[in-house]
Order: sequence, then C-alpha cells, then structure tokens
Amino acid sequence: MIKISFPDGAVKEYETGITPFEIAKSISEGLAKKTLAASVNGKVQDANRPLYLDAELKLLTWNDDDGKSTFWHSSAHLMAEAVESLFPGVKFWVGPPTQNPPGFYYDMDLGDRQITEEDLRRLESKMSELARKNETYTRKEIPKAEAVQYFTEKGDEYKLDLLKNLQDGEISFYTQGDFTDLCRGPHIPNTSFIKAIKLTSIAGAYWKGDENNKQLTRIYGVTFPSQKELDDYLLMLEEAKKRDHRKLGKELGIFTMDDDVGPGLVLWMPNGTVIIEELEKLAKDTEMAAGYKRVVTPHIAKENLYITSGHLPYYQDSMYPPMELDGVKYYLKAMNCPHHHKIFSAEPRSYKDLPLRLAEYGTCYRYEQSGELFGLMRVRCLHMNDAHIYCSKEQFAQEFKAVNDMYLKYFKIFGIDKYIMRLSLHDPEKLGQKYINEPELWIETENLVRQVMIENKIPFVEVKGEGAFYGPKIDVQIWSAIGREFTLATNQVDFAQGRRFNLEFTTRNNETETPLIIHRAPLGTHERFIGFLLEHYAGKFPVWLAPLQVKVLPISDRYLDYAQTVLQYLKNADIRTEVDDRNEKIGKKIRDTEIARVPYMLVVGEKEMNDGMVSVRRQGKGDLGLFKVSDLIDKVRKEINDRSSEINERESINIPTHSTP
RNA sequence: GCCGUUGUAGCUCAGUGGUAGAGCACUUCCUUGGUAAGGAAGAGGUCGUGAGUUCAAUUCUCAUCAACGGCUCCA
Repeated sequence: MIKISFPDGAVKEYETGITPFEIAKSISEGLAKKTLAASVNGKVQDANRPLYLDAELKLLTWNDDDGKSTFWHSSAHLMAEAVESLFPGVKFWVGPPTQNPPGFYYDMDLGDRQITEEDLRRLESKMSELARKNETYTRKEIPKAEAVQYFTEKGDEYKLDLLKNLQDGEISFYTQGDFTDLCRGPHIPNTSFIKAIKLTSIAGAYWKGDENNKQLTRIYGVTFPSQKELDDYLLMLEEAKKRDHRKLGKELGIFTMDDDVGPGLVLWMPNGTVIIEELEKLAKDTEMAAGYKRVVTPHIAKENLYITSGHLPYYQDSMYPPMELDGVKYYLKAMNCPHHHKIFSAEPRSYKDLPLRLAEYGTCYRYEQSGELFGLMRVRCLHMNDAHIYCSKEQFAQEFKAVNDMYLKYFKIFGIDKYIMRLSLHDPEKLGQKYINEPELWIETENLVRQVMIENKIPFVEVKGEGAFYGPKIDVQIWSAIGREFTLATNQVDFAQGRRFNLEFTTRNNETETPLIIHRAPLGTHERFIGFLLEHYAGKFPVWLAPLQVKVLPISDRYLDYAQTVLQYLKNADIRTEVDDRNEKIGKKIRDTEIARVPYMLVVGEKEMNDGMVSVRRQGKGDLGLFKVSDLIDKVRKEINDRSSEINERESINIPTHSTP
C-alpha cells in the first residue's frame, strides 16, 4: 500500500501501482471524466502512470493551466495522427501546446505538398473521427538505439536531430491509435476527451527558429472538452476583433495609411492629432517638472554621424538606404541619440551641467522588414518620447530610478496595471556582431542596472540577447486589453556612445570624464502608444484625450441658436465641442454620438433653452440629468485637468490573440 | 525578408467569361421630432496594379503592390 496526500490535506491509502486516473474514478466517475493529468509531488505526469511510492497528488483538470497544456499537447498528437493518415510520408518536428494564443501547433515537413484551408477542414473531421475512437495515449520508455533505429527506418531526420540531444534512459514514445511520437509527455488518458476541434491557421516557421534554416509548415489549432467552450472562445475572438486598434482607428478617424504614401507610414488624421498633442503636453509638463530640457533636431544626418554612433555597423539593416547629395551620403535618422550627443558636445560641459537631460519627441524612420509591419504597433515612421540623460557614474542610480518612477507615474494616469519590467542583457556569443565588443563593460553596466532594480525593490525578469547594441536596458512589456503583448517603454544604459562621440565633462577635480548616457522613452512612440490606448480604452478615451469632448445635440433646429450659445461657452473654456446641426431626430443624434465615443452629450430643447440649462448624457452611461452650463463646464474642466480616466470603462477581454514571447 | 491567405462603393460584404449589386455612411427634399436608427429620392466603383489567354476578363493564368495570420526581427 502507498499513502497519497491530496491538496485539501486528506491522506488515503491505495494499492501500490494504482494510477491517478483510477484514484479519480474511486472518488467519483465525474472526476475521472474530467481528470486530464496528475501533478505528482509537483511534477506533471500522465494520469495513467502507476504510482509506486507515497506521494502528494493533485488531479489536474481543464481548470488547471497544466491540465489545459496537457490537453492541447495531446491534441497536437491527435492532429499529427490525422495529418499522417491524410498525408503519408510527412515528417514531424515539434508540436507543443501554447498559452498565447491558446491551443497548440505542430511543425512538419510536407515535402512539396501544400496544405490548404480545405485540408484543415478535412483534418478537423479526421481528428474528430480519431478522437471518437477513444484511443489511449500509451507511454513506452525506449532505449536510445531503438529510438534512433525507429526514426532512421522512418527516414525522419527531424526526430533524429531531437534524439541527438537526448540521453539513453530519458527517451519515451507515446502512441495513440496508429501514431507514435517521440515525446516526454505527459498526455491525457485517451482521445475521447477532445470534443471540439478548430484548426485555426497554416503558417511557415523556420526550423529551430533560425531564418537560415528550411521553413516548415506549422498548423495552429485549438481544442476544447466541449463544443460550448469552443463557441465561447470563437465569440470572444469576435469581441476582440471589434476592439482591434486598426478597426477602431479607422472608425474613429484616428489615423489612416495609403498605398501611395507607403507601407508603415501613418497619416494622423485630425482626431488622432488631438491625442498626439495631448500626450505631448503631458510629456512636456512631466519632463519640465523633472528637470528635462527640450531640443529639436533634423530628420536626417550625414553618414559619418552614424558611423561614429555605431548605428551603421550594428543597425544598418533597419535604416532606410541613404540619399546621396554632392558626394555625401545622408541617412534618415533611426534614432535621435546621435543628434542629442552633438548638442551635448556643442558646448564645454562641467559637472555642474550634469545631469543634462535632453528631451525631444523625435521623428525616426526605421526600415522594418515588410512582414513586421502591424497597424500602429510596428511602423516605419515613428515619433519617440525620447530623451537622453548625460550623467556621472555617481548620479546614475538616482537618474535611472527617476526614469522608472516616471513610468509608474504614467502607468497610473493611464490605468496600466499589468506590465513586466524586463532587464535585457547582451549575448556574449554575439559580441562584435550585434553588440559592441566590450565584454567587461557589458558585465559592469548590467550589474549597475540590476543593482538599481534590486535596491529599489522593482520586480523584473532577465532576458539574454535582448539588449541594445550599446548597452543593457529595461524594457517594459505591457498587454493591451485584447491580449496583445509588446514592449512599450524602454530605459537603456549606454556605456559606448559617450566614448565614441568623445563626450566629456570636467569633474570637480578638474579632470575630464565621459558621461554615462541613459536613453529613455516612457511613452514609447506615439504610434504604438496610441495603438495601445485604442485597445485599452476600446476607443472610449478619457475626456482629456478624447478628440471631441462634448457634442451639443439640439432637439430640433428651433434650438440651434441656443446650441450655438452653449458651444461658445464651452469653447471659451477650452473644451473641444461641436454642435450636431443635422436634420435628424434626437434618438439618431444620440446613437451616432454614442458610437463616435464622444464622452459628453448635451441635449438642448425647449426647457433647457428657457432655463439656461443643458441635459447631460455621459457616453456609455446614459442620462445624468439637468446641469447649469457653468456647472457642466466646471465638471468637464476638472475631469480634463485631473487627466482622470474611468477604469470601469475598460473591461478587458481575457482571451489573448497575439503575442511576442 | 520567408510561408500561407486576401484585395469589388467611404465601411461591411454579395456576385459574374459578355464591362457590377445590398446594407450602413454620403447629398437633396419631406418631416420639427425629448435620450441608441423617421420617410423619400439621388449620387458613388475603368472590381489593387501591370501583362498574358480569349471575339470578349472584374471573373482564367502569370507578375507585382498592399493588407491580414504566422516565422524571423523590434519601440
């Protein structure tokens, strides 16, 4: 007998060799039907795998992340079985479950065969058919030699490649029905758990993620234990689509793009420009208070500047090709820093000038690969909330911390509560290619940043190979309301450019020293930030950001004059206001204004005109009642001045649709 | 850049080897209406672009551009 302890503290005795699935069954048939896998002493394994020792057991169901992962992993195997039966000779690479998007994929080499949407439907039917066969996922431990032989006979070089890195004794095969795969598991008990199947897309994926390798075919899918859950999921995707910044941006007249202008080049429409100006105002106010000075620099510069900065050797692929004038090459700037460095070096600097903080909403051009462009999130002309802080080593920690504080201040204003700070480090193997070849300085600076983060108790994760070419950085990852994850803000240390530009200041002891440079962009770029805000607020911008803040809706044209009077009062109070003077009924005017997400609607008719009042309606909330015009102005002005945002307006959708790991 | 899909009116989408339709939006007129769609009429597209096949191409073929879903890369 063995002793099994459960999460609720209960301990029960069972026969040696019993499986978690059997234990579930002994508790209740219903539980057995839901048990996908088991956590044994914290390790996830098959519910069918016998237990021979005392253990802590947790039965994993659909409600556990590990249960879901196991379910999707087994679904990937089921899909592979279907693919193999429809397309014999296919060779498989790997087929893991994914969190974001939820589901799984399998990478495979289909030879010359191309897979189509119709094939996906056929595969879905095949998968359902196979699932109904109620095949058990059977685990078998295999000696390495035997495994190698199996895949050699099958002619599957991909699995052989996987085997290369595995030791004898840790190799297992899983079989369900006619399909056997090299796999460490775990898997669900049998295929009948998989009730609802949707293969979502076909994509190319480089073998081992390396673009120099062959491209395999990747099929994405998602499965559920019931049809209802699949339907709910598809419904949520529809909801998420409505909140897509590309759709909202068009509907609300925020931005547009045009073939004749070029891919990735955003045309900001009047409504979008209002938002840009409000954001810049916020940045200017904040930076002014934090001791920054504003500068303005040109969009282009001579080649030599970028040779000095190091951009050409390390960043050239991301820059537009140069234009040549009188034998001199000029580049569009991809970064503002070199220009700012030249402002630093334009005058002799002393320690008394430091820290010198130069800020600019700089316009940068980056020749992103065509396949990378994505709405406002990834563009080729961007406006960066940029600044460079030149400081001494002693000042560094405080300055770096102050930048972090600025992020947090902004996040509070925008109600951003889900984010991760990511310490991005260099990859020693890519020194000299992707990173400036200064191994000691890299380590030293990385330690410097790590220390600031630890001392200030700011939680962060570390990622190798994500640093800028000139130094480590803190990137802030955020999620939009529909689950898109991306880097918003960045706070970078630069130990390289100062020396490359011969930047110097005179110390207290009359010696010369090179400053450290902090590159920072708390609001990222206008493009990405507004793209984020559109999804974050579902287009319902807080009043201070709303392109149109108030719309006056006269009941009929008899009250147009009064509406115009109200409009003047609001305009005089610097509130963005318009009158809806169309020949429409009030219901229609309200509907259109609601859809345009204008925060305040003022209905004016006979009684409002007689009493000098307005009937106030708040977008999404309905009628707020009668207000004196001056009271309404005070209310709206306060909301604007406080930059307040109503959190309850941004109920988020939890199903993620897109992610960068 | 690579793999795949798509490209018809401002938007959402039908449709066809014989040079195109719907709803919404837009314009005009009627209606002067009290908190999410009043009525009528009208205007709008050489069907992404270029070539090829054909008596004839928006439809078939090829190329190209762009968008979308991924891969790779990044704010």
